[in-house]
Amino acid sequence: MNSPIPLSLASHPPADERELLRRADALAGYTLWELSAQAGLPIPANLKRDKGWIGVLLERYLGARAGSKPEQDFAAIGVELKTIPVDSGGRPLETTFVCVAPLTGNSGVTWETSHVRYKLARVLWIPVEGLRTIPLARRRIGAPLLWSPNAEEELQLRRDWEELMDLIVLGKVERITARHGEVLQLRPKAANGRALTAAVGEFGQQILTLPRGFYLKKNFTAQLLARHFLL
DNA sequence: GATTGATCATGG
DNA sequence: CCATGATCAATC
Repeated sequence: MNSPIPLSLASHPPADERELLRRADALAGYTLWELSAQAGLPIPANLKRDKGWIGVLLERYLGARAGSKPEQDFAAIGVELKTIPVDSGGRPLETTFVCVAPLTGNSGVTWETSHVRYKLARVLWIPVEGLRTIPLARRRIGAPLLWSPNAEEELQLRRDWEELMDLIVLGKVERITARHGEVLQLRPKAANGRALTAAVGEFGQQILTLPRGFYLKKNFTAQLLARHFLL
């Protein structure tokens, strides 16, 4: 079941989408054991303390620049990379982190210039077997999908983003739960419960609260992956 | 079993 | 602290 294309690490970013997709296609079918061996990256016993390990591993093969900049992974060609854990039916096992939510300085922000829209404008989705019943080393990489939101998806995202940002601006961030939003949700995104950041309180005063992140709900990612399989 | 809220590692 | 990469695990 392995791809006939030999594994090779990327030494530079892809020049265009076609090259990126060619690299991603070449990984489909391989196990994490095979990829980690070729990359010289030891496999952790589990992901408990290495939650981003698969993402970092795939970045090496695709030529993404590792770093902590609020940029797309392949900024030169405007593409974001997302690995997504899936079950045996290709359905997402987890929500997908998009970006940190700005909790202050939001007067006049719009969907058009939002970080969420920028990050999701073009995404290379790479499904990876994620069931914990499968040992990490034996999990396989799936077929990649280069995606942009269609009109309906962008409208869904926009509606949720505007609802959530309204609440943030109105000082109601601490009243927001993960149940808000149809396809986009706001949840804590922090190292731990003691990491606090500034936000706007109910009376317009500054408060300290947990940093939040925007996440794609599983119903949304499930649909976009399903579209891929059915077409 | 699915979901929400909490958490882990690393680098600047 | 904030950004990157996400998954864990208590609770519903």
